[in-house]
Formats: sequence, C-alpha cells, structure tokens
Amino acid sequence: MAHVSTSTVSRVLNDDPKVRPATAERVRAAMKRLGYRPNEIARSLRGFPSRTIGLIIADISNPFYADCAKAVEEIARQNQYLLVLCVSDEMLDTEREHVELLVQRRVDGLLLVPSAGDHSYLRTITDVPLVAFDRPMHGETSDVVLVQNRVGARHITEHLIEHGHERIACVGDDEALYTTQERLIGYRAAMRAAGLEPIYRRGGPTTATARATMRELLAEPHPPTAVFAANNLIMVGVLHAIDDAGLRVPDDVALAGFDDFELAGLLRPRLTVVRQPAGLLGECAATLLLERLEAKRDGPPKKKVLPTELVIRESCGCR
Amino acid sequence: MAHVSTSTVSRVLNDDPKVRPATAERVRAAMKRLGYRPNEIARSLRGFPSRTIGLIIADISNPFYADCAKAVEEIARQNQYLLVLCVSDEMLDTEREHVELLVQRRVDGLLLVPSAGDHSYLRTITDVPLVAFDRPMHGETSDVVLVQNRVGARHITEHLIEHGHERIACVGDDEALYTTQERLIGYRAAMRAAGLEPIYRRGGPTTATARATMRELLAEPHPPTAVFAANNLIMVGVLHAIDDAGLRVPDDVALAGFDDFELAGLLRPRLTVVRQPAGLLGECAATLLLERLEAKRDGPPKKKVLPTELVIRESCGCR
DNA sequence: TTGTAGGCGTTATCAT
DNA sequence: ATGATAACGCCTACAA
Repeated sequence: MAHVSTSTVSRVLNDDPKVRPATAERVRAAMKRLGYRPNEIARSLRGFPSRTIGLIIADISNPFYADCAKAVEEIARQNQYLLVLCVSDEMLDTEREHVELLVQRRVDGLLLVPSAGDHSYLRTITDVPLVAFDRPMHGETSDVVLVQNRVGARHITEHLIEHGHERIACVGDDEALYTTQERLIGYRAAMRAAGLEPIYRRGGPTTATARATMRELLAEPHPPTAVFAANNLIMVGVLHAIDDAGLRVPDDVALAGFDDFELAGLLRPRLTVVRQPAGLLGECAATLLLERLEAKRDGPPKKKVLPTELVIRESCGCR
Repeated sequence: MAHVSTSTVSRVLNDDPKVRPATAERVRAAMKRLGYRPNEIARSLRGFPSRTIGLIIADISNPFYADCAKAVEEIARQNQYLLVLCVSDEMLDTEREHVELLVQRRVDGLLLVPSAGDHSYLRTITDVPLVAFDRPMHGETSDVVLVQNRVGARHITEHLIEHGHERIACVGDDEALYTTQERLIGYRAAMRAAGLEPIYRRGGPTTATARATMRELLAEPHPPTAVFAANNLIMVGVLHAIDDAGLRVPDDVALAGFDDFELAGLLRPRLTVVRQPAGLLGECAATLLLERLEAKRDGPPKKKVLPTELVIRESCGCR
C-alpha cells in the first residue's frame, strides 16, 4: 500500500534514520489506514526476548499475595515487562503445569511462590531465571526472598507470655507450608524458653477451617487464654470463632497474628500483629529477577531475608 | 538426535496416530534428553490463537478487583487460557498503552475495567473481542457486565432514611467514574423522593483522601447524622475519620456502604452494605469473552446487569 | 510411515 | 535510501 518492501516497513518501525522522511510518512500513513500493528510474537520468534515475566502465586484474593502481585506488576511495568499471572491454589501439579506453559511461551523469567512439595521438576528448565519468594523451594535452589518468620513469631509469642499467659495456642495453616513451619518453630522456641507447653492446632487452609479449629479449641476442657494466629487468614477465622462463642478479646482470649492487614487497626480491639512487608517482598523478588534478565547479575543464587516488625495494638492485652 | 525430520517431531508433538510407536518413542526420548519444549510462540505465529487473554483492572490490591481477577483467572484456567494481568491505576493513558501492548502480543481477547474518559481509541482495534466490566466504556460500545448501582444505592439510602435521618451525606469516589455517578444518582433519587437535601462530598481516590474528606465533613457546623460511603475504600476512610473524631457508629453517625468485604461483618458495629457479586462479575465477563473466542457467539454487543443485595447489619442503626 | 518444501511476520545481511 | 533474501520454530500440504 505504501509501495515499499517489508524491509523498509521494518526500518520505519524501528526508527531507522536512513529512511527518507517522505517514505516513512507514506508507510506510517498506510499503517494507520490499515490498522496495522507489528506482531510482537513474530518479533520474539526471531530470538528477541518476549519481555514477559510469569508470576505464580497461591491465591490472588489473599491481600498478602495481592500486595505482592501489585508490587511485582509495578516493577514489571516500569521496566516494560508484561506480567502473566497464574494461580497455583497451593497445588504442586497446578504450579508445574503453569511453569510448563509459561516456559513454552518463552517468558523471560519466572517469579514463584512455591507450593509445598518437591521442586526437582524444575531441574529440566535451565535457561529461564526463576526467583522464589515468600518460601524457598524444596529440592532445588534459586534466588529467594523471605521474611523473618521465626524471629517474628518468637517475638510476638514472647509478648503474649509477658502478658502473663501460660496456655498460649498457635493456630497455624497447613504444616506442609514453609511459613507455617518456621512460625511454629519461633512460637515453640518462645514457649519452651519460658517453660511453657506449646499447643498447636492446624487451622488452615481457609478462614472457614480456621474458624472450626478455633471453635473446637475453645470447647476443650482447658482452652487457651491466648492465641497466636499464624497468618492473616487464620486470624480472621479465629476472630470469627471467638465472636461465635460470645467471648471477648483480650479479656477472655488474648490474640496476636502474623501478617498485618488494612483493617487490623480498625477492628476492636485493634489487632496486634507481626507485620511483614508484602510489597517489598514482591519488589525485591522482581528486582532480583530483573537483575538476571538484564544480565546485571550472574552466578550463584542469592537469598534475601526481609525484616518483620511487631505492631503492638490492643488484642494482646496492651492498653 | 532421533534421526527423524522436523515433520515427524511435529507429528509426535501433536499425537499424530501415524507415527510408528518406536519412532515416537525415540523422538520423545530425545526431547527429554534435550530438555526440548515446543515453542508456543512459533505455533501462534502460524496463525493459531495464542490462548492468552489480557485483563486490565484498576487496582489489584482493592479486594473487589482482586475477587474479579480471581474469578477471571479460574475461568481462564479452566479453558486453558493464560492471563496477562495489567493495572491501569485509573489512568486512561496507561490503559491505552496496555491495550496496545496486548494487541501487539496477539492476545485472543481483552477484559477491561475502563478508566474514565473517551475510549474511541479502541476503534482501531477491530479483530480482538473485548468485554468491559464494572463500568461501560465512553464513546465505544462492547459487551459489558455491570451491577445494579443505582438501585443498590437508592435502596440503602432509603434504609438510612427509614431510620429517621435527615442529614445523610454521600461520600463518593472520583465523580468521573461511572460507578460513582450511578450510585450518586441512586442516592439523590432516594433523598429527593423523601424531600431531603442531598449532601455530596468527593472522598476518593484513596482511603486516605476519604478519611480527610470525612474529617472535614464532621467539622462542619451541621455534620451529617448518617453517611453513605460509595465504595469499600471510601468506607474504610470514613470509618477511620469517625474513629479519629472519637465518634461512635451508629449513635453519632450511622453508616452504610457500597460493596461488601470480608471483615465488614467482624467490625463493630457490623457494617451495613450493598453487596455486589465481584466474583460473578469477573466470571460473567470472562464467559462472555470466551463465547466470542470459541465462536459460540457473534453479532451485537451484549449487556448484562447483575443484581446487588442489601446486607443489613448494624452500622445503619439496626438491632 | 516418513521426508521435503513452503509460509506465518519480523529483522539482519547483503546487494543495489 | 531501498529491496531481495534468509532465518527464527512450527505446521501442513504434498511427495515418496
């Protein structure tokens, strides 16, 4: 339509200075008229990076992961990468299928919240950089970004102990999850150091199951006087159960949780929690990946551990 | 490596029955050994659909959109589509850039929460189906999925009126947003019908701005005795401001909001809201898009309006 | 049952 | 300053 060869069109597309302005104009006009858009797919076929990164998280409607995803998306956009979002739902098989699909689509890199289980399947994918975050992988190493789970859990448990509680239960998510394990370790360390007996109950994987678990816990002969909820989801379930039982926080049951959330400070009493920097987590993971993609970094896996922070409000018994 | 031509490899890849099993085995073995993975990009170059859909939302860390996205992701996965997630941040330019990128990557279809402003730029993209949801587009038609914004807002305002309030303010998001406009219309209709004077204040775009707006509102000579918060974000900001002022809900200020959220029933008092089916919204939008993609449907744009539901709890003054 | 030869849309190389 | 051509990895006639 512009009476030029494809080569010239390509040059116009790439702002090659040695196309005569008049020609370029003709080409551009034709493009507009035809609604022509360069085919990015064909471009990456030629060996160009796809400028796409894959993100696999467990659950997008969990605000913690939503915040991670938001940060990742921002970094991606700033660097002109597109983000393919996949949800594993904590299933290793689903995760693997997603990884497979993403690699076949030639994403340039992968960001992953690894599901529980053996990740040696990743050994076959060698040429696409991968950064794990929130949890490390089992059976495979990679760049990884974590938070101080043990320390956070230990400190907040110690805080409950300082309030004079002796029967402090920990309601956790699935024990197969790294974060549950680590927080449990921190909790147990604090309890043991104080000469107290740890009481652990599995509350996950959902708010509903946590609610049921907490209901049962409260129905026991000697219910705990304080509870450490090992994540935001569990915390909400525990809150529901306490509410169902007509009990009050912190007088009947004191409460502390892992992971802060928007409304934690609006609930009455205000919730005492360990805050983990969700946004920073995603940001660091994305940055680590981009370093590899832009070839700014090479070599051995890097591990980054972000600090957690105690947010003492009222549910623990303070104030 | 398997001593066969690329055609045979291709046939093995596509489970062509007329490859000798022994040959197929040899090929598969070679694939495994080489860590070979079919290049999905090359495949779509040949004119095959990319089995990818683009999703553009305003803000992933708003639980409402997170729930929409979750539903979309589920539908996509069930139909073996991959999802490219983009965030517009309510900026039309950002949205347009995303659309452009997605079209260049040859996504099969587009799911869009349109930003405020003129969408006639979409006129140039004709061959990729698009479904708008949460809001319709301005200056362009398309399949669209909405909720009953006016009716919901009117009903909940009427409910506040039934509680005997006369100075009922509406704190809304940006007036440029369709949902704000519609909810405002519903609110005004209810007020006018009761012979009351509407009081509108812009609270958006963030929780922080809503908090400030509400603070100012409470500092006025004749502050409202009830407030209708036009979305979840605004609601939280309003709650903060009331808290800051040391006021109590519903005695000092009655409250009702648009959009339910997980903790609305755990806050004290429990929040009265208009519930909109976020998951269903995403699901319907995705389904509408898939109908077009799978060529089950063709022809004129379809509009779907989902019902909202009053969830009367306590912040309005009930109980 | 398998191989050969295009062609998808782009870019790079080499001519002109 | 522009065009012809090969190549990226795949699929699909068509040929053998």
